[in-house]
Amino acid sequence: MSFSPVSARNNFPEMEERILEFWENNNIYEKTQELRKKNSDVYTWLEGPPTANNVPHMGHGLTRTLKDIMLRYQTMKGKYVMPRIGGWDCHGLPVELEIEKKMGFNSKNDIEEYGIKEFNQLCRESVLKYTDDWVQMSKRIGFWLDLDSSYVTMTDNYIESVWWSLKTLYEKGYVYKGTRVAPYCSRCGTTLSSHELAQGYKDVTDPAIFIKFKSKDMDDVKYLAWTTTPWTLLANVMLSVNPDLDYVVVEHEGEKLLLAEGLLEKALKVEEKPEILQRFKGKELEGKQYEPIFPFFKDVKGFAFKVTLAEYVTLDSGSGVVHSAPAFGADDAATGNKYGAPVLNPVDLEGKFTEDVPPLAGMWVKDADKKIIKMLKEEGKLLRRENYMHSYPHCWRCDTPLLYYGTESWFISMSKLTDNLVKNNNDIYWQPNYIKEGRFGNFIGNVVDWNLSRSRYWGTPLPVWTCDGCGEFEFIGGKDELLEKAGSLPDDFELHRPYVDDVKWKCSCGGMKKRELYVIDTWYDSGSAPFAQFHYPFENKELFENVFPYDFITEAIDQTRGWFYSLLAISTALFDKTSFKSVLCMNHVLAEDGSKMSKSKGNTIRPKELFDTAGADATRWYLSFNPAWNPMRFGTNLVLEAQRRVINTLWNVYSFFVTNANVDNYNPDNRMAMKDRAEIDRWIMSRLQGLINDVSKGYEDIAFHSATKAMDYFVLEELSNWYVRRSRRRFYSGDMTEDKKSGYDTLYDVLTTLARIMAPVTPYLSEEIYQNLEYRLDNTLPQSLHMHLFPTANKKWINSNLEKKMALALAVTNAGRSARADAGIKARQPLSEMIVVVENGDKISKELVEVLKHEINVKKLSQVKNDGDLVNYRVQPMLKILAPQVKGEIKAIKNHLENLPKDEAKRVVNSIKRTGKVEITINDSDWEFTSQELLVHSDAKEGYAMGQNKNVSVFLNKEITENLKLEGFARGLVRYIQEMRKQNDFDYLDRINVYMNSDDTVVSEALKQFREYVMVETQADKLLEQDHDKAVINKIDGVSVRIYVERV
RNA sequence: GGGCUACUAGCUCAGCUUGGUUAGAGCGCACGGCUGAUAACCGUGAGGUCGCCAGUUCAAAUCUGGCGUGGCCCA
Repeated sequence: MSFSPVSARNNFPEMEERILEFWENNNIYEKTQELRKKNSDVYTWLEGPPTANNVPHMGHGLTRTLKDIMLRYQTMKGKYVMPRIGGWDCHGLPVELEIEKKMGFNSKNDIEEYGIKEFNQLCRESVLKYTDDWVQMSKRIGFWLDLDSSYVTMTDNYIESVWWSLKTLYEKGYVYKGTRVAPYCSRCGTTLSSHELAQGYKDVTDPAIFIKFKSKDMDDVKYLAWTTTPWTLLANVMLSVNPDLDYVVVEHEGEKLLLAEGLLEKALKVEEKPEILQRFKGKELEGKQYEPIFPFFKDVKGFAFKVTLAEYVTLDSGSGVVHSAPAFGADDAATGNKYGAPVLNPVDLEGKFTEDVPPLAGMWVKDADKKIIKMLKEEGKLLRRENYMHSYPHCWRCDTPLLYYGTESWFISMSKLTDNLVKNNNDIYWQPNYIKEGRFGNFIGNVVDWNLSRSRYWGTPLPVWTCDGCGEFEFIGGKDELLEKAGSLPDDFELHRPYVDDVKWKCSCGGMKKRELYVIDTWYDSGSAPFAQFHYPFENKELFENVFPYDFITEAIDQTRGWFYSLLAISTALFDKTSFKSVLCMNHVLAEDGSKMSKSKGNTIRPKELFDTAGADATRWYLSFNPAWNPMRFGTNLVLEAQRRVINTLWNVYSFFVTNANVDNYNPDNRMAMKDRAEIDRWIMSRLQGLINDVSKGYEDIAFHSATKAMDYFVLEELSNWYVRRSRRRFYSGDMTEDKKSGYDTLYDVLTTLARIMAPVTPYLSEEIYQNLEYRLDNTLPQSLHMHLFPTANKKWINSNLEKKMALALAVTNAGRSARADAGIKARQPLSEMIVVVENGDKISKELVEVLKHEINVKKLSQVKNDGDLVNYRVQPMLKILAPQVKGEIKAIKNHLENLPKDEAKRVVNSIKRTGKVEITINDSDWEFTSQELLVHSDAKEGYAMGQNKNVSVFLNKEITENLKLEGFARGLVRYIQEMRKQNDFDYLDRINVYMNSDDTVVSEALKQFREYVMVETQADKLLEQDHDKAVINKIDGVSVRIYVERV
């Protein structure tokens, strides 16, 4: 039984399609999972769900590749990867916006007129529109997972789990109703998304005023506050100070003012620090009371007109005391929510003051600034007015300055959980590490409460029912609970709007409990995936407890404040644990020129195009070759290069092995013991063990690029360029010698092991090699490579001594080549002798001597201890430079340098060559010379060419005897005939007849001695010294030869 | 405006943690060589203000600070 023939050329995309079919037809993935399931070791992983309302791009190709690499690796480590399913994120504003665009809707009104039920139906259809594209891409790139069982965030089961979690959080006291402040355009009557907001920042000049708030606790003391939005003063309910700053009371223009010590001079515009009357830490001021600056809301109940603490108060500008109006500032709202301050809002939706503030009623707020400042001045409450330039957001549509405008909203009080978030983050292994303390650590360290509710349609409904009579509300934690409250639910009921909106029941007060018409933030959906994908706790309790927290997740860096955060936030609030133990944070894929890939620029790459040209393996190779956390330039050419360079090279090695093994009827049974194998074979096996260790470490560290780079180096440099090149002649000889068997056994071991090592990155190529080299010979083996275990290094085969020796051989080869190049003698021209000197005296082994003789094409290779007789060292002073420096000494120096004893000359030359300087004692005085001042030569002895590399020097005997010349010419003939074979496209095993003739006698003389050699090398049956009418004239080594080659 | 991050040859990237030979590799380019694994391969060369400016140090691609440009996140 032999191997299936392997051509040196391969169509990788075709091969991959074939293997994909094999996997599918034989349910290889399912069988692999079944096999691992018996193992108790489980590796858990969680899919970060994409939204399939668009086609996948290359960035998704990257995430899917890296996920698959990890899961395949863990599977090969014997783990049962579970769950190994996809997930789809279904809800959210982007989905709604796309439908709005498609339907030509401009407002929420349009949607409600069209019908929420119908609108949501359109969303539902749109959100899975491109799942087929996603499934196709995932499959083709080789991502092994069960997409049919994917979790889907819009199912009733999923939503029910989310409801359960929300109710649980409420019961733990983490959910509350507060104020949410959003940028709002009063002209367009709409809030803006962060994306829209980012487009409209402009530098503008606003009034900045210092105002005085009279303290209620401290006689005559006034708080000096600062604001750039005077109109918000009407809604003031708090003054905020930084708890850690120093605050002082000073006398200024006959008044006692309280402000931050660090801003005294700036705020009061004084040169000298005034006398300090009193001093406080910010936190001592908490809860102190003051008189409202305007009378309109003076009777408001609750925590109003008091001093609050806020970290965001700084010494950058103002007075260190910040006026806060929760209705009109995000920070203010957060502080207000924390203290339970009332929200005063005297501004209508057109941005005009209401009748609550009679003197300003009907004025647009920004226009009212002047009048407000005038009022304050008249009442003696204004200290100073300045102009302040800052960047302020404007409406991108109409250029109106935006207002921050507060509306009622539901929150999760994440700020209470800051310490727990930080603690649980410590249990996570982040790759790269800097995200952990950096971007992510900073974010959770300063986390604000999570604004959960959205006034939208297509999302998980907020499960809160509030009484229209007494205002009492309750959370509903599941479908059964809802049924119990409502008595009955319609047949087509589902946990979406508008169905849930229609469910109402009587409150004990006589009013009606109605749902608050919000949906929740989609990030909460995906952050619930750890439990919601299992419909926990309604089902799968044990299963969930087994997999949680998950071993591994990986997504792109934009998920830092997205999914990575929502996962940690929800699991911390619910279970006080992280939901993932390790995370790989990828960066983005850029176009080949480093710019962003975008449809509008037309520089996107459809994954399928790559799969069809370079193949999935090459794509995976390239994607895993660079650190995942750096922005990655990506293009077809780069992937094609990876294919040519690595995938193709390995294929050539594989093809070389199979072609020769079949000729020799090689059988891999009963492979030789390692100790009996040839030196070069033991060397590559030693290197292979090292590779196993390096690659394993790369995967364990979640640094895939270091694994891929290690494989890259092994395949190209060690296996192809050194091992195969150095040992290929061993495979040509006629009989199956011990040495040849050793070579075949070794190449077989390397290829089959390498297939396993590379399988996580190149699952197709690895499978192909396995099928042909192993499964074809023994059908009792597992049906697929991917059912096998990842290799472990055999320590006994690691031989660092041998590796050192081989490094020496490489140095000798390079030195030999360099000597030939120096002497201008072709490698094809045999030479009689090479003498090697190794500085530290290391010996070249007998076997390697044979390899090196072939490689450098010499008849004899000898090693001597030192180069004493072989090389002349000469040192000369650069008179032009040195003479002016040493003046009269130059004669003595010149004389000394030119007559150095041999060993001393050698020391000087080597020292100059290596360090650029040398110290010499001349007539009892010490000199230091640099490479500029001395000219050094090292010349080989007459008749020899010298070459050096690392710590090796070699000397080639340049003499070309008549015999050597004829042999060189014979090799020239061989080379030419081989070239003809190739040009005529003869098969490797085709026999030929050769006709040649020449007017130069060298041809017949060469053939007299080397006819046999030429015929064997070129597989010629006949070699005739005669003309042929189709012969062409060619110059071979300068000799005109008429030559013709024909297939027998 | 703030945070994180990257910037090394024409292109893709190592090196930076822990400062110390002459800053490396692949691709591309030029020249030379090799020839049945061959649409490969080997050698030599050209190509670098290590983004810029300061600082620390005997010594900085490497450490520190500032600035610039790109990317991401946020306001």
